[in-house]
This record gives sequence, C-alpha cells and structure tokens, in this order.
Amino acid sequence: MGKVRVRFAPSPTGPLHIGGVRTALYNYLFARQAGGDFILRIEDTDSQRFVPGAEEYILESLKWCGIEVDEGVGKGGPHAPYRQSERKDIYLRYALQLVESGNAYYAFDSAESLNELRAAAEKAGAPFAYNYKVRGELETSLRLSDEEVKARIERGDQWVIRFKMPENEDVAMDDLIRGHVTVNTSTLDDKVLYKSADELPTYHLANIVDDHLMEISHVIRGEEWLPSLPLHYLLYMAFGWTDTQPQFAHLPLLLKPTGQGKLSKRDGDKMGFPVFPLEWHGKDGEVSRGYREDGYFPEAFVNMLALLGWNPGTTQEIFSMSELIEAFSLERVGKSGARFSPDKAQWFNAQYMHTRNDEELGRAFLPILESHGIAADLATASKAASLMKSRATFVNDLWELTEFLFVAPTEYDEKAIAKYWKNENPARVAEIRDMLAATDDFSAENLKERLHELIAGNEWPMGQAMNSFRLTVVGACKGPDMGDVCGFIGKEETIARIDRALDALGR
RNA sequence: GGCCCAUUCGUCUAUCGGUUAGGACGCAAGAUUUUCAUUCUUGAAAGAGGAGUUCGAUUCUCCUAUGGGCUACCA
Repeated sequence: MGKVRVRFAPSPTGPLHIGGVRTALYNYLFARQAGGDFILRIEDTDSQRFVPGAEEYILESLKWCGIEVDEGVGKGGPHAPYRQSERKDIYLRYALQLVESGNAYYAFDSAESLNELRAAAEKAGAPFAYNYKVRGELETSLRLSDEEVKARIERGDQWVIRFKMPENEDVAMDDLIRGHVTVNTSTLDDKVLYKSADELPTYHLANIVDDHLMEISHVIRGEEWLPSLPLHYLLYMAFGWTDTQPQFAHLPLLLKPTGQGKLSKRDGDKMGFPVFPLEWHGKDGEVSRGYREDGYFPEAFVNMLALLGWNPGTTQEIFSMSELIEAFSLERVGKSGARFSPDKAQWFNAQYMHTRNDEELGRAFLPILESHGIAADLATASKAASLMKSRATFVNDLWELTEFLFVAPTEYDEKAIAKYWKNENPARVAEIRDMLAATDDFSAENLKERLHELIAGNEWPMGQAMNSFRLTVVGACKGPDMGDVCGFIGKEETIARIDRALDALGR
C-alpha cells in the first residue's frame, strides 16, 4: 500500500464553517496518525461565487486550530499549483480524453432552453433530468455530425462536456464509514464536467483529476458528497485509474442545535453562538462571530469538534492534539448527523481554562486589564488569574471575576449587609483590622494562619466572622480565600478598605 | 417527487445476540467550603413504530414513520 495522502479541498466561497473545520481536522488526524501527508487544495472552479479573502481566512483558521499543512496552497509542493484556477489547462485535456473514449460528449444547449425543459417537466409533474432518456434529442455531439460539432465550436458557440452516464448499471461502492453502497446509474444524470464559458471544469472532473494527479489515497469529506460518489467511481473507471483510486469516507453532517436542518451560517447569529472559527467581516459590513474572538482556546475548540461525530470508545473526553492523533480512527466515526451543542462547547473551554497555566492566562489577561485602566505587570495578572480561573469559562470572564482585586468597593452588597453586618460582627472586624495592622508578613499563607488563629481563639463562628470581614474588603460575599485576597491587595490597601467600610457601614 | 444516508436519555455518545442499557453536557438535590465557584455524591432521563429470524433482540432482515443530504454550466 502506498503512502497515506489526504486532502482538504475547500471552495473559497466564504468563511469556513465549523463543519468544514471538522472535516479538515479529521483529515489531518488521519494523515498524522499514518505518518502521511495533509494537503490543502483550493477548489476555486466557480468563478461566480468566488469571495475575496476567503482563502486567507481558510489558511488562518487552520493555523489557529493547529492544523499544519504539509503540502498545498500557502506551502507549495511537488504537485503545485494547488489552486485549481491555476491548473486550468490540465482539465480540458482530460475532458477531451473522455469524449474520445466515448464516456462523455459535447452539449450545446443554452441556459434558456434547459430552463424551458425544466419548467415543462415540472408542469408535467416529473423533474427534468439530463440523462439517457433525453440526451439523444438534445443539442449534443451524440446526435450532431462531427462537422456540425466542429463548426459550432469554431464559430464560438458555447458548449459543455457532459459525462455519458450509462443506463441501468449497478455501481457498487465501498465507504470506510458507511460500508457497502449500491446505486443504479439509471437514477443518475449526465453531469457537466467542463464548461467553455469560463474554460473551467466543474467540481467532479477537477476533483477526480487532481486527486489522481496528487496521488491522494483517502478522500475524507462531508456526507453531502455521497450522492455523487457513483459518478466519481465511474469517472475513475473511464480514465482507467481504478487501481490507484482512493478510498472514500463520508462524514456525517453537523446539525442545528435545535429545529431542523444542517448547521448554517445564520444559525449562529440567531442563536447566539459562533459557527465560524474566526470572526468574519462580510461585505455590507456584517460581522459574524468567531470562536477565537469569543475567547475560546484553539485546543478546546479542536477538542470539542473532534468529539462531535467521533468517540474514542473510552470515557476520556479531554484530548490534546497529539492524543487525538493517536486515538483517532475512521471506524469510530458515527454514521448519523450530530447536533452541535453550544453548552458542551463552553464546558470544554472551561476545562481548558481551569488547567491552563497561570502565566499564559496572565498574558492573555493583561490587555483586558489595560482596557479597564489597570496597569498591572505580568506577575500580578497571572496571580489574579490563578486565584479565579476555576470560576471562569473564558479569559474574558476574568475581569468581572477579579475586579475587586484591583478596584476597592464603593458600594456594599445589600443582602450581605443584612445577613452579616450585625451583632458582634462589626466589632470582630475591627479586631481583625488591628491584628492585620500589627502583622508584617502579608503572605497569603501567613494571613490564613493568623486569621484562623484569631477566629478560633475567640471562638467566633467562622461564617459570621469571615463573611463580615469579606464584606468590608470585597464589598460582597464572593471571591477566593480571604488570606489570598488580602495577600494580593497588600497590607496598606487591606487596612484602608476595612477602615472605609467601618465608616460607611457603622461599627 | 426521485435517489442515497441515517434513527439509543433533551444533546454528544458506549454497546459489535444474553447488560440493573454505561459515560459526558445540561437539569435537579445533597455534601464539602469562609462567600462565589471548583470538586464530590445522588437523582430524573433513551433503544421511533410494526413484523419477522432466534431459546433470546437495542444489536440481524423487511416494512412504515421521522430526520438529513443530493437532485445546477455550485462546491
């Protein structure tokens, strides 16, 4: 068996959505596990739908996800170019080869005449299919004389080359995920392979030719391609390439979180979660959210996506990229569509948030602090992140969670006042204040010890004493251990906050 | 409409003829905690329906239903 070579072949018609990213990821995991190559090919054979910036977006998305391209657009390689628009001259040759071998033919039908046929068929209640039943009566090289065909082409008539789909033949196919599938060719139509209008092939031709030329061993793509698999099989046969034909694996689709249909671009905007890896700026100034901009860690995003449609067969859920590479297998990819769950996505990010190292979080937190007018150094930001990361889902949550560490309270939570600012508590806080004023070692560890010593020594109820104390320093009943809080803000600030609260709340 | 694919808790899924149908998210309750979280424990929650095959079906076959995809000179 030859080397494993897979390709991710998106069309630059807009931002890549998470279904596309998952397809790329599975291809990548499969290639890496087998020590094979992951190739990026851009299928820009539709000149009408081309969107500027889409290719750059795709490249950046893969990079953000940690999916490294071995060969292809943005990287180069032995089969360059990898952009189909730059391989134009290759395809006509192969299309003509099919015409010569009798597997394809010229068709001169105008768009208008085809529309009329479709309309007429629809009226009659049957859908129009360009197939063995009708092709003999249409404007094709099957009916026209060679001279006529030649004359039409020479005078500049527009033409296409269509595949001559055989009548009543069973095509037996194998899919790595779905198993054996058989389709009768009579239900299929004569697909356009090449169009003279823009001198470009359609997907079907370009795909087969390039996969063959680029020595692709496995085609892993979305389920939407399953219906055209018979055509692709037949194409490999017509070219005589069946011995090197790649194996196919069709991935189940990603579905909307609720309701019906597959996940689409508008769902995210409507339901409040991103469907794109990166933020996308469309024309008309519309902006679509991205996982990166929403604060997701790429590792969490990739982890979440990998488990959507694939499972390791164990209860492990947290996987690094290298663990995914090791554990992945096409056999364990599900057969049915997976509904995307925003809740689970957040849970994955929270898991990564809790285990991420403090300095890394601090570095990400620094600009957020700055945007709130706090000039902190890396050590301080890291320390703050370390204290509160277990409560956060995103780095962006950190500010709200740690604000009291940087800004003294100006108001005090009403409920906390009602619950704790009574009886002997104010007096206890005053005693705590004096104890702290006499303490020089303001390390969190020492403060914890002193605090417990004082409270236990006086036999104060822990909850009453700590919470009333917390109220004066934090302004509410929230946050980490009071030793940590005071250690973080320092002696001077701690005492000042207590004094201010004592004045504001009364002793 | 035609063709193809699919169908286990609300969601993601395990199970490869015999299980109290397991795990995770979310939800609920409880425990721990100095508060808020984290964490831990517990709970509610599933084999679409109907025929077969079999000693025995979630698992195999068929039918129906439902969902999804495709049905372009788009990918």
